[in-house]
Amino acid sequence: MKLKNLITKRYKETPADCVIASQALMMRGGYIKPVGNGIFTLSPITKRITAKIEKIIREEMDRIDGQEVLFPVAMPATLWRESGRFDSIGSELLRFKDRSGQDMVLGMTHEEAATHYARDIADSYTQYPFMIYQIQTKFRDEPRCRGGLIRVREFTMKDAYSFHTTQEDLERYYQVVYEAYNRIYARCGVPEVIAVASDSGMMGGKVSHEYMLLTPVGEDTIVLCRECDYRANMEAAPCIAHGETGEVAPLEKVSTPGTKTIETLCEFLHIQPTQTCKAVVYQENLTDRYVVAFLRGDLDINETKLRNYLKAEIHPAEITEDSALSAGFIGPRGLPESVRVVYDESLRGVNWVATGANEPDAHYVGFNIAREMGDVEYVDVAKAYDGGICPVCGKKSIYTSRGIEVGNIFQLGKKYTESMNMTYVDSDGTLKNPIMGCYGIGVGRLAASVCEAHRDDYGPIWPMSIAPWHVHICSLRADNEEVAAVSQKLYDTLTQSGIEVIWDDRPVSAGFMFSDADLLGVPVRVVVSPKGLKNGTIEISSRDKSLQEKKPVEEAAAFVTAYVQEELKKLS
RNA sequence: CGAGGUGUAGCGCAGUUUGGUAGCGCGUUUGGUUCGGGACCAAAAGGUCGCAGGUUCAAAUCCUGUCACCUCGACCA
Repeated sequence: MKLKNLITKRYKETPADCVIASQALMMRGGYIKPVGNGIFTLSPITKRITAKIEKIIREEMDRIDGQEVLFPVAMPATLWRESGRFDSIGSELLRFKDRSGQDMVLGMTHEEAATHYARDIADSYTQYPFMIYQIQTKFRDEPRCRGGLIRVREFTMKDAYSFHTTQEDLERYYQVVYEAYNRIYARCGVPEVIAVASDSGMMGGKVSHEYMLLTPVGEDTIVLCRECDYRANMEAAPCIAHGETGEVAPLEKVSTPGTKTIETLCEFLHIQPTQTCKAVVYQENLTDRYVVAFLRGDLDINETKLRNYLKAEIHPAEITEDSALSAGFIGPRGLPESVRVVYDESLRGVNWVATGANEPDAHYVGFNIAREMGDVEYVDVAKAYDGGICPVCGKKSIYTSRGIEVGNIFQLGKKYTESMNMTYVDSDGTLKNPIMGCYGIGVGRLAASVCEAHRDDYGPIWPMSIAPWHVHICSLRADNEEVAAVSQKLYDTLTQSGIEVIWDDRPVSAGFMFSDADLLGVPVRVVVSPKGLKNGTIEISSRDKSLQEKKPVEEAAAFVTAYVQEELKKLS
């Protein structure tokens, strides 16, 4: 199409509120328009980009046997009460009442809807496994939006849900999705996106990964190891531990349900996050239970005292303010009503669980320290830091980076199928709850992240696979008859070859035209000008400057077509 | 939720201290001259100064309240 017909506008000046480069470029280029806090209209340019991202996602989801569905955006609260999340989730979940006074919610994720749909259908083990997915609007009433499309309240998301009869099958499929995700990011032109172990937070479940685009403007801190492939979200890597002797207890799992960030933990313990605190782990005599205590670094306490404070089950009556404080059980919420310290076999780690007086639900404040079973050990616990010890390989090779989360995958387990009573008849005739996995990708955030990763001072540099157009024709002096004729022919030829072309034939100065082209970020630029035509040539360059050629007029179309197809092939 | 900041034309801003005609640049419209990195000249359109109340002869400006937005935290698939 002609650029003059494109109903967007480009701006020389950056809006005052912009905080990161991609946001500034997307505002200046007319990609997005804010409507409210964290709510945006996507322009035709952005819609073309996200449509291509969605197409890639669809192809990859279909390739791993996903079946596309469409869940409702607005749902009755009854559905969310079944899973318990109507009450357990905070105000990110937008609740409202319909005309008859019934509680409703806007979908922020669709485990309930997926389970609701599947539970009446998949009643035999023969129907498993299967995966259903959708690409749809989500609404989360985020307390703080940021960075244009990076963090918003309303957004488009691909969310997928798989159902399995065994944990092994879930783990097998989890790996399949893991690889599909890597293909999706590679095809969108950001192969640098990496998967990191993450905290599963409110989703429940045990194993999860986040796909991170490493960039200084990211919202998450990622912990990585130079020596091995250990990498995790800081939230899931609170227990980078080293013993007083310098020995390290390997951390085989770094994620656990209800894990809190080290900051939260430290806040709970009244210590500074940078201050080392001491965790003491021991096995009770003749039992298989392990006990862990987190101690403030300035506390001096011996094991006998500790055993008095901590028993596998501590009853409220046994807790005095002194003992709780010493043991780190007392926090902003006051004395807990009960504290249980448990060794979780499946995690090979230790959790302690406190139920607070002011908390309606169990309040998890522990984290696991995976370690060899056996002797009493003392380990220091600190926030992961540059130069710290890697919990996997044990070398002092930890470094951190910031990252934008562009996707995530979870092994959910039976949280939803149990609470929502989804069952199937197994081969032995018994009734069982299926095991779930869920997998998300934020489409708009991915588009913005690609912009953040691939740009220069003048605009985005869109990868060919998701670029709004493949080729941008700049007709300098379109009032020149020959320029007009050659441009028209080139446009027609390319378009007929299936190339998507944006054609700028406006009577504006060259600089103005090039600046607009830079902001549109189309990967191939073709300049038709009187100067070039005098020599019988057309200029062809790539947005990233790796290609800069002059081609005879009659060869230009074929050259451009071949180049575009070559680039598309690289990203297919 | 805590701390700080900002609301004046589509965008960027000045004007508020010390109350007195609503301003500038970009953009937009029209005409003309230009033409390879955001050209120039001339003319024009566009504003309940976030909203409400108050003080005053007079409020963008002072007072009170309120709303919205932004930044940093807290929080968060």
